[in-house]
Amino acid sequence: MPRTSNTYDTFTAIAEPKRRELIEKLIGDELSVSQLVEITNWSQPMVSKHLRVLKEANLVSERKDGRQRFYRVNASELKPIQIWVRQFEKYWNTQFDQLDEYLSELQNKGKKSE
Amino acid sequence: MPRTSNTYDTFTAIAEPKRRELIEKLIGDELSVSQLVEITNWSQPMVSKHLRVLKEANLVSERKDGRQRFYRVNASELKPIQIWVRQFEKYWNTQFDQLDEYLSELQNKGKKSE
DNA sequence: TTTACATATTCCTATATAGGCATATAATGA
DNA sequence: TCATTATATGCCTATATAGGAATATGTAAA
Repeated sequence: MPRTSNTYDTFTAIAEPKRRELIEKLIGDELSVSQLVEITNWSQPMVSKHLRVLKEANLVSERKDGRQRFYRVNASELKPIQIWVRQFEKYWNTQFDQLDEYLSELQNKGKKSE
Repeated sequence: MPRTSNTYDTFTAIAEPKRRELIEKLIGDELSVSQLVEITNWSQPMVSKHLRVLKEANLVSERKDGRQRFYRVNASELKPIQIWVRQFEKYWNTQFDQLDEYLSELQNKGKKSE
């Protein structure tokens, strides 16, 4: 984002849908760049660039083997997100919140794209 | 982000630290814009603009009362984030991950800013 | 030492957007 | 009606960054 931080934190890193997709592909697996290229059907530089951002945020780790590089998720780096969100858990079943959801549901009927 | 989505989704909305801060201030409370201005010490337009983004993402709701507008969090809108993160829970206490954390800790010693 | 393969990086452009400042809108009170 | 208060919006600029194309780097094989 403009005029703000210069380096990728966890929240920013996972804000990009393609990066979340990459992370999902890497759940429980260790995959090479070319495997990810094949799975995602994106260009190789695109995969590499997003992996780099994830690496900067320490969300993935790299293992070199010959000319290949294998990536895997550092799942625990997602803890801060869960901890942050957890603060709100106790509020999301209150009547206030329910009413709220209901109202916004009405207002946004058929508006959401994905 | 450039060349991507045009509208704020939940992940993008909370990627901005100031917006997370606003959300935190609103935990369990309903606050007016001017109250938030006082608490945060930001400019009034800045508060309003961030609130607008949060509202677009349906993360906050507005209640008008006279010339004041009171905002509060729609906590349940954070559920998708928790659901997404939860996928990784089972991996973040594995030996793999521990080792990983340890290694990256070494590499990033004293590097993180906040 | 060439050649081929795997991956990263650089250069470019378009665009989103945070922040500052000024101003508009809206509601209340005199 | 006019002033005041509360909030939102518009305009502007600087900057981050996603994506594409081309190229560099690094490694293995011939």
